[in-house]
Amino acid sequence: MATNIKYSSTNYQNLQILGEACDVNDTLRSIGARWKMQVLYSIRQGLPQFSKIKEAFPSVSDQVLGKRLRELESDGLVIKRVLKASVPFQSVYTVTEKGAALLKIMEDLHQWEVVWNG
Amino acid sequence: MATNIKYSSTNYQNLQILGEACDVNDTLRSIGARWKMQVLYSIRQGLPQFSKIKEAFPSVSDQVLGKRLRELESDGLVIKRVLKASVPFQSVYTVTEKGAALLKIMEDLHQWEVVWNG
DNA sequence: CCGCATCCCTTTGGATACTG
DNA sequence: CAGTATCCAAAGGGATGCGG
Repeated sequence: MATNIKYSSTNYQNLQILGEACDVNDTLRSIGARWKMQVLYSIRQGLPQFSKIKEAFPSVSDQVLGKRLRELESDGLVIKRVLKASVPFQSVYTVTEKGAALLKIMEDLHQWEVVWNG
Repeated sequence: MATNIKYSSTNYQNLQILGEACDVNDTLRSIGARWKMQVLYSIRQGLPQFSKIKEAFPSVSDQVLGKRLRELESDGLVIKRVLKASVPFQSVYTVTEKGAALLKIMEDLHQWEVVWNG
């Protein structure tokens, strides 16, 4: 898990690494895509199907939801399994360890909001 | 500090809070704006002036840098002080506690990248 | 030195309609 | 049921030029 990573004695070195890499911005822009973390969260919470997620977020369009699911899969945050190849079939998404670790950080971010933005 | 928040016995409740609030997306979109976290980071690392930040990131335009600094200020992540009212004058930015707490989460996110994306 | 105004190009994401 | 294709409107951000 990411939270088990050993830090140096101070945060300074990590900030240096952060500054050198400068790749958090790319990640932020990726996971900041509309509905993306909500979709990841809802899969985690037991809504593993396209239609179930749509129920949870009625205002997301089919197209965008499909795009987010494809992104989440190619990011390695979820795994997609097709249960039946016939019509109508069923797809089921499950959150990976990587995805769960990211959701943990999203919890931290949410707590940061609660603390600092009320 | 955000990390001192008491969690319930399981993460489930926090995920529920996260799901109910669904506001991480807004935050992600805000802090995911181009250059924004890099600028916050560089202020923290001792580049508190407009021109110094420009040196660190030559490819950012004046307009966007100015916009990011205004956003960071209105978000409460930095504080701006004008040292001289005459021409030419000098502005100095400093990171707030709120901003520092956010940078801590950015470190976690960076570590997540290192662990899961190599 | 520290920005803002304007213009314009690129990206994002919603609406509608259609398939295996 | 689970998507894809196409079109289009809105927002983001770079280039250039100007102001206190």
